[in-house]
Amino acid sequence: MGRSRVKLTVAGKAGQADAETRLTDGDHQALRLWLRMLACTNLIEGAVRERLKTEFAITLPRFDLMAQLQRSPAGLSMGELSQRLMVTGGNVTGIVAALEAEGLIAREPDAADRRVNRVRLTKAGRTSFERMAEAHEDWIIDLYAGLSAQEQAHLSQLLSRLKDQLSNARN
Amino acid sequence: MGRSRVKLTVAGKAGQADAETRLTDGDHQALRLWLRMLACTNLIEGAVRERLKTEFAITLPRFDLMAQLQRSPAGLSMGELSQRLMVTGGNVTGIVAALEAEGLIAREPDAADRRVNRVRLTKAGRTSFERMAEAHEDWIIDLYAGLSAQEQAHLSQLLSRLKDQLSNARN
DNA sequence: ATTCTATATTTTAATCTTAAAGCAATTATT
DNA sequence: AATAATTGCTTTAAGATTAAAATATAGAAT
Repeated sequence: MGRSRVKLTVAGKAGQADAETRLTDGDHQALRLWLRMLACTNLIEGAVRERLKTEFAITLPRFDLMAQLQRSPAGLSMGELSQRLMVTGGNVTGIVAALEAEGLIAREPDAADRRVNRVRLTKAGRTSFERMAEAHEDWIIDLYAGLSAQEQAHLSQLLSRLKDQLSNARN
Repeated sequence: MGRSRVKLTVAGKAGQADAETRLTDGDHQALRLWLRMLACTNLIEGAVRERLKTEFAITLPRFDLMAQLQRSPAGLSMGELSQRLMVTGGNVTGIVAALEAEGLIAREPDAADRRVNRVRLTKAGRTSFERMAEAHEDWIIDLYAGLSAQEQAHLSQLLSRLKDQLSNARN
């Protein structure tokens, strides 16, 4: 696949200062770190949203839902989607309705349990998603290209530790 | 100020898997890194939102807007708030209206330019914000406490580089 | 002075999000 | 079997968010 290094535009109008830039000197190290992390995440997420919109006329939540479905060719229930996307059930209801209206996914009641709605990509949905996913991965690669492979690995390792700590803090 | 190490609960129901966990083996390193970063940010942001709601009955966007005002005691125009919060003007209009209705901020038309609305914290708003800001900083410190000071510094440094690269990629 | 252009803000329509309430169908208890 | 409790999903109300259109004011150009 063509992993072309496309020039990316990062969201944000000229002259804008992000939250971190506005920090006072007296603020604590961890707060600084947090605002920096938030700024990076928002920059990348904003760039991805913008690209998805302009190049594929789709929103990030819809893309994310389709991504889950592609990884489960047999389909997923509404509840499974809710868990995997880490959003509420009501949220899934709305996004699924939109994607169904666009013909990208299909839903059918489960034969064994009539409460359950099983959702899967349509043929059109699968085709469409494959194209988007490839572009999406290229964007991410490019957005992180300012860091060396070593730096990326290091960052990834630190975030891995952080994530574990955050998840296990729930006692 | 009492920097008590409060036990924090991180958002997320038991049994939920975040986006990164669902990654396929074939996916690229940068994509993995991105989903990990997004997961961490969402965990922390979710914890903060939840705490702000349960302990202070306020939303994160309103808290953020008040934070900007506190750093500018002379007040800010709607447009300045829009820039500093990196959101659209219409968004600011809504949040300012809500905070004004709660008596936490006040707005007055600028004498020199009648298009401009100048916004500032009320006395009640300042008092309220000071309490919240202290708690907020404690939460952040605790949420990152699973990493050593060295790890935090390292993470901060890597994110600083990433942020610069992202900002300068706009050519 | 009048007209054009630019700026500051608000309004509107669309999407996403959550929490809570409600509905429908299944499973457990008696 | 009848009732109760649980589970899966949808609906509703409230809030946040954006882009685009609409307003109002200011400044520039004639």
